Amino acid sequence: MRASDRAYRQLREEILDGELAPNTVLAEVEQAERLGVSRTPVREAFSRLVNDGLVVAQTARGLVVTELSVDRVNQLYELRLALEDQAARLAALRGNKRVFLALAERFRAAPELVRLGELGLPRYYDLVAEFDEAIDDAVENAYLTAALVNVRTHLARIRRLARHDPDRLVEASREHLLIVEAIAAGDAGLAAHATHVHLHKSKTHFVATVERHLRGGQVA
Amino acid sequence: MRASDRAYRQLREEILDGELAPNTVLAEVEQAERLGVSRTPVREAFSRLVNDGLVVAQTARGLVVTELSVDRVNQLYELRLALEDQAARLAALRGNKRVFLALAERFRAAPELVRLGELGLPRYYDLVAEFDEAIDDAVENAYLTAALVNVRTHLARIRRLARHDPDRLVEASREHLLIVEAIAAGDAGLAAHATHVHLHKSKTHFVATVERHLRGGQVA
DNA sequence: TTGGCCGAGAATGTATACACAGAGGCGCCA
DNA sequence: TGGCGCCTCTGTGTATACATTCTCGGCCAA
Repeated sequence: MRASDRAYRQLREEILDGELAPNTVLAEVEQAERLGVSRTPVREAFSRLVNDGLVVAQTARGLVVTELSVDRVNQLYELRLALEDQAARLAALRGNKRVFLALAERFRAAPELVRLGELGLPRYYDLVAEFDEAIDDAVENAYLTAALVNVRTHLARIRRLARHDPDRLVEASREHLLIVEAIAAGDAGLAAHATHVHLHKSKTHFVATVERHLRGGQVA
Repeated sequence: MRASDRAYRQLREEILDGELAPNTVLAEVEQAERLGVSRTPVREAFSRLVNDGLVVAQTARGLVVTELSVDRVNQLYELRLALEDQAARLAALRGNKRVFLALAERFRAAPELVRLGELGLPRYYDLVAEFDEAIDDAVENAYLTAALVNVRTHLARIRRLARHDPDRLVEASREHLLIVEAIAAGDAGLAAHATHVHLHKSKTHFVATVERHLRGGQVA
């Protein structure tokens, strides 16, 4: 793998995990030494992180890790809502019904996974990832998918900040089930509305937990 | 200005204008010599173009200018629809009414600008740009705005490919007027629906003209 | 005491040398 | 004569040296 890819992945992972806290200053030389590569691949990695929106130019000279805030979460969800509503609608129109029927079957079993705790949770998250993939495949729209991928990046950061709440996950799996069934049935309207409802609940949950974290935890 | 910025702007402009035709191979050394800078800023510019979606990695080795096609235009509009519906809705909820009332006044006069031809058209396009800015300001959502900016980049490319059709522009100005009035009135539903209608007509127009261009003009 | 200017230092911006990998062409062998 | 393999050559990936610019601190003057 290329050095610039490794640098990008590691920095990205550290930001998502919070090891590189918001407002941390990223300097080329410093990070190059820490990651054991030269400045060139680090510059490339920085550029990609800026494009992801995980890092911003604070002054003319100096990049910092972007902040997370309740306000930002709300903004992200305004975008996410627009994109996923549309994606669900298009998936219902174009998707392979069998793929989504199979997903429905697995979402029905998902509460069991959540109940398994540590053992089942990775499988639950895999399922959600497969759901996202199935949507992307179904919509066949490079622009829309690219926008969704970017949203998911920020979402991953929020997810890791919030604790896993089993009750919420069980509820979410039921919401996913409805969405998947609507897509399998080719009901674009229902798919969009079910997505809307799901995202509303998801947002409410995250806003509450993120608020708690930001107050209690690190100083933002 | 930095050399990398100049390289980026020039390459971007050339791609949007079609001087760098779709499928043109972009090589670092070649472009560096042509633009009179070293490979480093060219690499940075390439990276930004890839992120814009104006350029893609074809093989492991070699970037090419992305193609335009009717299919791509349709995809772009699926994304644009999702984003602008939401933006219009949020603008209606949050926007400064006076700003949009002022825009309404100017859109009422816009058909005159179109009729002026060469003299008025730049002013017409300025007005549309100010409309976009007003929306961005009103929604106060960095994520949504960033996504819209990206869409507008691709849209600019399509616009330059399609000829200016005075009839369509007059019609579009009436559609803009309705959107702006809905936002000024704080009617989120109407703003979203009016936007939807506008984009549908806009898409229909572009699909027709782009199709004609791609058939008659350059080989895609 | 405060404000502004100047200089030192450090960090980024750019150029370039070198390393490496992939593609294409040429030659050899079957 | 055609196909396979090696070699060369071109172009990207990385490192590093040099240029440039911004920042911060100190000093001087009002």
